[in-house]
Amino acid sequence: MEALADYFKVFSEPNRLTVLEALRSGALNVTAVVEKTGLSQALVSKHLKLLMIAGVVRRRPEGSLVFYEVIDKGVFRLMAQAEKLLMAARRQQLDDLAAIF
Amino acid sequence: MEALADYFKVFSEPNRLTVLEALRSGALNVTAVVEKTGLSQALVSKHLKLLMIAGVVRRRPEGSLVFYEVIDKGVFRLMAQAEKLLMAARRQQLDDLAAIF
DNA sequence: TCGCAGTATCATGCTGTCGTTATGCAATTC
DNA sequence: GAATTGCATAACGACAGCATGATACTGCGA
Repeated sequence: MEALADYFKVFSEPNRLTVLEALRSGALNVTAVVEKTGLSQALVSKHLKLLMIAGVVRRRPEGSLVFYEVIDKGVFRLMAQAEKLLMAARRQQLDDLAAIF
Repeated sequence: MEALADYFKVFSEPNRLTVLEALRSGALNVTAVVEKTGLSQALVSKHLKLLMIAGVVRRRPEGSLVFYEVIDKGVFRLMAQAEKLLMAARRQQLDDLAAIF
């Protein structure tokens, strides 16, 4: 339970999801992620490190650049499924509200 | 991105997952959840409230008791998929480690 | 109606995490 | 080898979320 919660925690941060999203279409170096997301360089570095520790992302130095890429694109399926559940939950809540009137 | 992160946050807490797990087999009242999980009553109440606000759980007062139940069991599929990804990530990390030697 | 069992909430202390700024370090270029 | 670029990390302040203990609320039975 503990480990699973920690794994979910990886995806529980908006900026981290933004970073992940930036990597959806393939590997990018840090600066590219910074430009694509608009986040500060330090912040991007930290989130990428966390994603690496979590085993979500792979680090690949290439010359003076460092590329990161998503290891298992299944994480995007996880995100999609969560989004689906989220929207269903919202719909349900609206229905509940409507049932009051 | 923000909303999705908040949704993931719901599942990023061990005790909250424990509460959810307690409800896997069906509706329970608060005290039953307390007994099943070993968590304090105040804590269970708060987590259940959060789960309700998130639209994961439904609240149903019945006499002097209050029953809670999971609205969409799809959340358990989400958890299962996350667990699968988690284990795959771990395996990958071990492989990476082994590749060093 | 009094008391009790079940549930919710409040106030508080604490810990963890986030973001920023500044700095360190490594590889490249000149 | 000095300067520059790309990335990582440290230190710090701010804030959010968790757990606890105490207390309030609610409906039911005696």
